[in-house]
Amino acid sequence: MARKTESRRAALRENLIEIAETTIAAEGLSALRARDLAKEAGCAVGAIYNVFGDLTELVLAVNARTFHRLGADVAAALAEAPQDPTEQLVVMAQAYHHFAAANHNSWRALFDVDRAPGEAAPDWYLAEMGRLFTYISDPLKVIFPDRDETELALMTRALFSSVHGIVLLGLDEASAGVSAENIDRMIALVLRQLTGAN
Amino acid sequence: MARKTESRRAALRENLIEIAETTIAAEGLSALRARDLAKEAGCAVGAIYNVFGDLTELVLAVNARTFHRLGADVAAALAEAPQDPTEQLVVMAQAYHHFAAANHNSWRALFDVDRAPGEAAPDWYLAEMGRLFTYISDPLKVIFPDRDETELALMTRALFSSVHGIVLLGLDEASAGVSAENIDRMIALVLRQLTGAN
DNA sequence: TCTAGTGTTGAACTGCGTTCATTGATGGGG
DNA sequence: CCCCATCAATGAACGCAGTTCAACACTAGA
Repeated sequence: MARKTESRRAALRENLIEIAETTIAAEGLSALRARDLAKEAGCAVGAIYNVFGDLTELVLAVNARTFHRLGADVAAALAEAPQDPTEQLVVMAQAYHHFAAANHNSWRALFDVDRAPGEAAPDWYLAEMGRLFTYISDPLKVIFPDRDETELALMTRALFSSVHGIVLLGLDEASAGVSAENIDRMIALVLRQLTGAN
Repeated sequence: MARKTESRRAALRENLIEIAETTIAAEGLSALRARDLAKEAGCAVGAIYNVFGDLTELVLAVNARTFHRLGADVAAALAEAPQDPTEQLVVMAQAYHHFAAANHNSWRALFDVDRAPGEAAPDWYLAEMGRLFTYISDPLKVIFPDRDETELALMTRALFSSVHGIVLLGLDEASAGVSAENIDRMIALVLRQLTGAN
């Protein structure tokens, strides 16, 4: 019996994540509603709370998937990138940009979910973030072989944050967004300068 | 009579902005409640809607003040900065960082307010943003006298966005925040590299 | 003083996330 | 085959938001 309940709940869980993912992608995080979710999943509203503590937990599950896809895209871009470490950084950053642009609502949900204050980020988030940071610090090590670990960590973070900021503000249509082409230009500009390339 | 009503409303308006500003600064945007606001202001909830279309409009009024204070802080830092244009950029960016750190909730409210999709940013926002961009592009013109206007505009935006990203992720405690000192280091690192200084 | 017109009020409405008493299903034992 | 103890699913109800609007209060001119 325990088996049956468990698998039924697991199925519902997957189903709910799927539906929430679709909704968020299509209409944004703020369009997610418990009642709509239940209706689409063919279950009672209460059933959601048998599987997730609250809606935020469900959104976090969706975000885990989104972040994973993002990481995979960046990794794929890196795999096809040229050997030059600076170009690797540029290619990865532009992959980040393209993912954010192509999955705007889902990408925004990564940051718009209301995290409990004082609460640490979930493990999968830190893990995926660490992976991204590794992708960045590896080329940096080649470019700056003499810098120590601490400096490289700081550069890695600075670089990621810069690219994130450029994409974030560039995609923000409210402040008169920037064309995709110009966002890519800004990314290349910053990274080539930062790494001392031309 | 029209006079009297008008001035009464203007007073209420100021009062509400003041209270909302204090609440946001102390407890964050999400702690703002219409009923609490009315109670503190000694007016009916409906009175708020005689003065503002909705709560978002009130928050935007608070944000206008916050953004103005931010601009003033950056300008003050620039006024005391050395002549060297790169150092001017560093000093301004660190002023941006310090403002964000010292006014975390208010600064976050600048971006967390739910803007109607497809709606353009308010005029005061664009104006203040333009002022900040001027502070940045002026030193850039000195550093890169040969670049054309378009390139400078792109560099200006890239630079602002980068600093914003570094501050944003640096202050985000959920992803294991960065010390104020290290944020300043990252800012200096990025800006000095970007401008080709050492 | 009376009244027409305008401003103010706060109870009521809507819509949300969440809960929990009730209903329904399950499966081992008689 | 049936019974009932146990546990899961249900959805009406709750609390709490923002917002509205019919009723009330006030003011100014006649």
